[in-house]
Amino acid sequence: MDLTPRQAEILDFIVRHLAERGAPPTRAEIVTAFGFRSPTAAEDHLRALARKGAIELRAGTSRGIRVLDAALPGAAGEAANEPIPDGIPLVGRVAAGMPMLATESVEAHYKLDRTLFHPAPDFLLRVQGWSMRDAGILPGDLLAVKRTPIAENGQIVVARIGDEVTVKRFERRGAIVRLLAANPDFAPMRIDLEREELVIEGRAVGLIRDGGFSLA
Amino acid sequence: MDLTPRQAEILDFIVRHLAERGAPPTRAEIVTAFGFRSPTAAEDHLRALARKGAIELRAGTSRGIRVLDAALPGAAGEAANEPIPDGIPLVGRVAAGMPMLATESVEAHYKLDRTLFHPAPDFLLRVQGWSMRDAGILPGDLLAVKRTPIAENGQIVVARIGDEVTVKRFERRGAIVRLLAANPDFAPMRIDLEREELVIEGRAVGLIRDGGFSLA
DNA sequence: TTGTCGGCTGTATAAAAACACAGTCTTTTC
DNA sequence: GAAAAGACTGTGTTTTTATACAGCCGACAA
Repeated sequence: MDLTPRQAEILDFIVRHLAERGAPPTRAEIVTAFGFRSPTAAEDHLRALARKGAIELRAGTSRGIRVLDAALPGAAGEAANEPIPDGIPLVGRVAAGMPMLATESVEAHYKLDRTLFHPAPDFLLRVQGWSMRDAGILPGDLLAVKRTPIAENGQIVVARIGDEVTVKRFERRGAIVRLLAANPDFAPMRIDLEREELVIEGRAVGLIRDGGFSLA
Repeated sequence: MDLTPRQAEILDFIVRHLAERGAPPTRAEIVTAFGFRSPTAAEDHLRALARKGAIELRAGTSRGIRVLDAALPGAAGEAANEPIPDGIPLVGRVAAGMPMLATESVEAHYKLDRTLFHPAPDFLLRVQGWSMRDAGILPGDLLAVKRTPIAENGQIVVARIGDEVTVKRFERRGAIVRLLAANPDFAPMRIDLEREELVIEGRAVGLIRDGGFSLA
């Protein structure tokens, strides 16, 4: 990584700011903290830190600075040698027409033990709504998804119909696909493959839930 | 503190946002996450949370939301800065009288991103049986557990009664504790603390499921 | 019945913040 | 000895973001 002393100071300030005030600093805050006279000084430092992998910058986002684990004190030895995969991406809102793993829609990366899921997932997707309740898939859960365009009957898939991404149980009979919810309150979706387009984005291979045990 | 369910959802979202993206959300981000049509909805919720002491708002500051420790589950707060252990142990068969984390009963270690669960869990436990079905906890799931001897009403706990380890929703009224299943087929367990011994091993803070989406 | 609270919609607007462009002056590094 | 990196100054412009104002509706308490 190899930061210059000045860059280390800036990074240190960001980490302290985060701990003390609960959010990363803005360019302006860096400017006043260091007595700069131009926002570009802060901007340049941030770019340098991002380039060196100490932080991640989110374009167009206020306080869009993310301190990467590798930069945190206590980070294990220099990762320079080992090609550590940088984790499984959490895919956020998926824009119309955009491929699922477009970088713009990746909200975070999680380092997960690969042996946890079988097969290894390609991305995580946050579940919205109660439609898969009876399959133990609740809103807020992260669904681990293996990318694959093929699905077999009975599998839980991530499908896309036009702009809408949905998680459902897959069932195909000839040219008619039915996407079944695991909740009697939701009607099955019926897609005629000869008329409508259905894209299978992948298959659910696992699930992660953080807390959220508030509801029965 | 006493938040309404909706307020708790908002707070939960803020905490998750903070963990996933490294900064608190803006009003606009809350709006899109919850599907509101007006920024005021988010504003009002933030004001309510601030009034109730769950968060602190910094006027005129973007993402000026600070989650107060008192609001964090387990109030463990510093989870993000803890040294990385060599993984979270998966506790297997628990022998009678043995402490939960006895090395003999540890079956595996999984390396997990610490920002995935709040607070950070101390061990994983394989769920047996369908008694928590309606809470989205299915047999075979790995329950992430934070060790703590205290539980609050409504929380899902890992409890031990004699030799038996069980996962249930906790409810205490005076000296009477009821352990409630999330499945009408299972009767609540009733424990009189003055007569029987009940050990709370910890609180459920998350869940991991590998595949197992075979049942509806 | 008249509040007050919770949970919203809808419209504005001022301030905060990101970030581009154009330079200057060192210090490294090839 | 020239190019590249580092550490800045100075001046905008465009988005984001916070937040005010004016309501609506249902629940619940005095």
